[in-house]
Amino acid sequence: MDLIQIYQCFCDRTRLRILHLLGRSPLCVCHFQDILGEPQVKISKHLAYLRSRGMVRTKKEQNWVIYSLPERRATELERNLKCLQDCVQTDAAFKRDMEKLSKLAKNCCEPRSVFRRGVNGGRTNAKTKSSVHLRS
Amino acid sequence: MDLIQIYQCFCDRTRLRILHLLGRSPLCVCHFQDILGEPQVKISKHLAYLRSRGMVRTKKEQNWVIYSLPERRATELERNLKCLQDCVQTDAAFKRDMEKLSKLAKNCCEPRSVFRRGVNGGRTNAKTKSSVHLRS
DNA sequence: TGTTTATATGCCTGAACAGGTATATAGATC
DNA sequence: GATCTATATACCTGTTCAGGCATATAAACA
Repeated sequence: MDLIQIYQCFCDRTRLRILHLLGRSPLCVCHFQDILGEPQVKISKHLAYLRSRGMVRTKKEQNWVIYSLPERRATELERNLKCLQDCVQTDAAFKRDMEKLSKLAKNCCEPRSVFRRGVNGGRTNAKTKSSVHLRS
Repeated sequence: MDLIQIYQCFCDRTRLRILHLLGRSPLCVCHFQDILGEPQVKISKHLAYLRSRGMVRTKKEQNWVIYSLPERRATELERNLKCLQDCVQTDAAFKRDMEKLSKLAKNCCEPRSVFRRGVNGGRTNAKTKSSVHLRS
């Protein structure tokens, strides 16, 4: 809840990209892997860092762990993430993250594996309970 | 100029207080000592940290080194310092910093030593060129 | 039961860094 | 020239942490 801790969470590029994405939509670890293109360990550790500081919360759904911004954080983060949004308009990596996120949202509402295995070709096979809905 | 570097500068309490104060007025090291109540080394090191990242700039005036926010930084910092302002409304230390700054501005426009030595009792002795003007 | 998938964690190494003590520098003053 | 003032810096110690590798766990599945 410390102001400093918020900035500590912000002062790593990967974490910043993660929070940036979470500002738009809850996501599971494999989404971050796809979008950020970073190894699983790295992402998992940064998520653990963020979670240990109450910056993100988790919800288990089927196989997947869905990360999101907690309500309590939402308000205080909102302002800062908004700043981030502005700062980030000119930054290639962040823009690319968002593009990838949009594509994920369009092509498939489920974790990577389902999509990758090509089960049913793509957007069908809606085990609606298990799917992770992106806010488009 | 990296976004991350800005947050790195923000993620130490002393630095945050320094920037908070500089958002209001250029100050010299001894002002920070008075206001923050931290040892000179500590402050000097954090100022060096900030300067090495282009977050503050310095100007030598007589004996004193005046720190301020550079123009280039002003815009991008403005937004974040504004966030800080909001976050900080509820934080005792930051409020106290501002109160002390106000008092300094009222009682004496010159570095501590002059005031401390009690030369001429206070607000007189205006070697106007050398005095550090606070924006009130 | 053995395997795959999704995710987390332990251990290691190197870098950054906070804070402290002591000291350096440079200008002003005595 | 000695001293004081304002500020900076070198060195030391302990901590945090990023990133990598290997491995653990737990659920689903073959």
